[in-house]
Amino acid sequence: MNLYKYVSEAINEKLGFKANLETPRNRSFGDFSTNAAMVMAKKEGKNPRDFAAEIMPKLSELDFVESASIAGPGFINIKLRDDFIWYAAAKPHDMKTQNPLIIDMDYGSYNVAKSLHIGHLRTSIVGDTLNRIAKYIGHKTISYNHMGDWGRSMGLVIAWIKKNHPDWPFFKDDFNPDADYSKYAMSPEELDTYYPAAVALAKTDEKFMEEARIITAKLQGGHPGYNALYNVFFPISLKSMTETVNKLNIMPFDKNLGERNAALYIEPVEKMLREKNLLVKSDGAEVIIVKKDTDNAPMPPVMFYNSRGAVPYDATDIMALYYRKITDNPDKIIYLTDIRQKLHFEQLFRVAEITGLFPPENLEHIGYGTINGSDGKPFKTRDGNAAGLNDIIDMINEAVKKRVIESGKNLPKETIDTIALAALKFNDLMHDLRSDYIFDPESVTSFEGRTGPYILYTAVRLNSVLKKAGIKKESKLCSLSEEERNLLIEILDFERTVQSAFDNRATDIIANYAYDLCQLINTFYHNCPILREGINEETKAQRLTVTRIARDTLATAIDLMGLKIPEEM
RNA sequence: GCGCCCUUAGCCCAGCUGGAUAGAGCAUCGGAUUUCUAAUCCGCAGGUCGCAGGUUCGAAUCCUGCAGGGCGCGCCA
Repeated sequence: MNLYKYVSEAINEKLGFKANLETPRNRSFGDFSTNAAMVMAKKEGKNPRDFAAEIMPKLSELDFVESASIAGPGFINIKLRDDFIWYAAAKPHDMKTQNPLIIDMDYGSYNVAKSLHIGHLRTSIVGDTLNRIAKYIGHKTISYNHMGDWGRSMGLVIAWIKKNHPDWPFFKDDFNPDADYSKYAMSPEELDTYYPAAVALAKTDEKFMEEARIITAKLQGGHPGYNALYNVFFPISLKSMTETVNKLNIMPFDKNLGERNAALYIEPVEKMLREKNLLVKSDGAEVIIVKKDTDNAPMPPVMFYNSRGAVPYDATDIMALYYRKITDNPDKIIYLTDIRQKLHFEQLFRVAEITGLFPPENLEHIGYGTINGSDGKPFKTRDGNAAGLNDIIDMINEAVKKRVIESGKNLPKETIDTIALAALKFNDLMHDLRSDYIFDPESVTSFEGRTGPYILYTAVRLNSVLKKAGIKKESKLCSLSEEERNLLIEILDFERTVQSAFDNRATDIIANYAYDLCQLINTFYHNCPILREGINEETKAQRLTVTRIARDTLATAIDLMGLKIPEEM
């Protein structure tokens, strides 16, 4: 049950006007409070405390209210009945929306022939969690790994291979497109080295850079040799991406379709733009003007063809919109990328509007902040390179392993992997995704306090108690201790929290909720023993029921974050 | 130059409904375990919420200005 919503609606109905319901920071004031008296008294020119005294008896009549009282300048504090809390908490969570939407979710955005680095962490983890939340609420989502598989980086990789293997058939005039070229496949590790090497060379060698530009345009234009070579290394890269997705325990993408797929729709999109007279020649390129008279910020045009005839990402993103329109026809498209792409999406959404593809309210860009090192600059490894995702995962695995050995425990490898992943993912999810945050390897691998392992540990302990206790019938209410009461009320805030996380597109809301919930659980666990000697059967049964309810809610939250609960830890 | 974002405890962050005494974690100090799993719990200490005005019964939260930091502004994605 969404307790807040339930209480709020009941109070509004009773009073006949909309009261603002709050949860007081200080629990001793009550379970809820409302400033309705202060707001209404002002409107009607009355004294707030007098007005509060007038409406308070009405609130006391509500069947879930234990007591109501007036405090401070005119707050009305409400305490709920224990039996109501008990009854409400026993119901399983159910928050399927009445209006399910089709939502395209664009996150991940991995690049072909470029291994994943720390920059892909947030888009993957946060995107996956937002996707899970949307599904949990009942929306139909279609997740896209919109791959960087058709731009300049492809031209650079091919140019690099050409430079090192000029004798390969892909570069010959008499290239035979029907032959089998699988023997040219390279290892994923080797493929990973091409792009950085090519970029380094292009920085100093303008001729090489120009060749890469030309190759990019030719690749896009259908050059048989370049396309055959592309088809040699693309599957290698896709396989690596899939392995990383599995390693991160994020749901498989519904569609691994990127720029290349979008570019298949160049003809209808170009036709649409020309019919509307939107393509304008400018410095040898063709662009779409999206500036409005009301703009007071810089608003450059959107590039459709660059001066070499290649389609940059501005264009492929328009085509991707077209593809999604004619296939999914979604109610909403949510893009999750680095915040530095904000302007690009503003431009893209303007094109969507003037072409009539999608109205602006159906398009949404969530820009996430940068993961920085302790120096405040983007996180790098000790050798000064951008940290690879696999390296980071390995580093945390090592720390967990060390920790396990120190504590004298003996845990299987899968459990260590699970704990390490929780440390990494929770650390990412708990931060406001729109802000930069500092990635401190020390604190990510410390496992105490506000961490993923703490969350898992709490769940493992609950499971352990429930397992030892065996299957018990659900109990009746005797009387709630303060610990149980606080815990159950937090559990009754779960649905509101999930809804808020979705509405605000904010994973930290669910992560911080999970942490708060764990704190209450651990306090309960510590102060309310169950299987110890001297606990009477009724108390034991009640505490077991609380434990079971808490475990179910926590397990759901853990699942929404894409974490797994180990058997033991 | 133009535009957007950020500034809360020694460190790292919550505070996404404008409410009552601003909260966690880490680090420091002290206490609780032959564990229903101590990766836990309890406590001490730590703050002019960047600065200055304004709106309001009430401001960390809204508005204005200033300072410091970050980011963006056509042929990379």
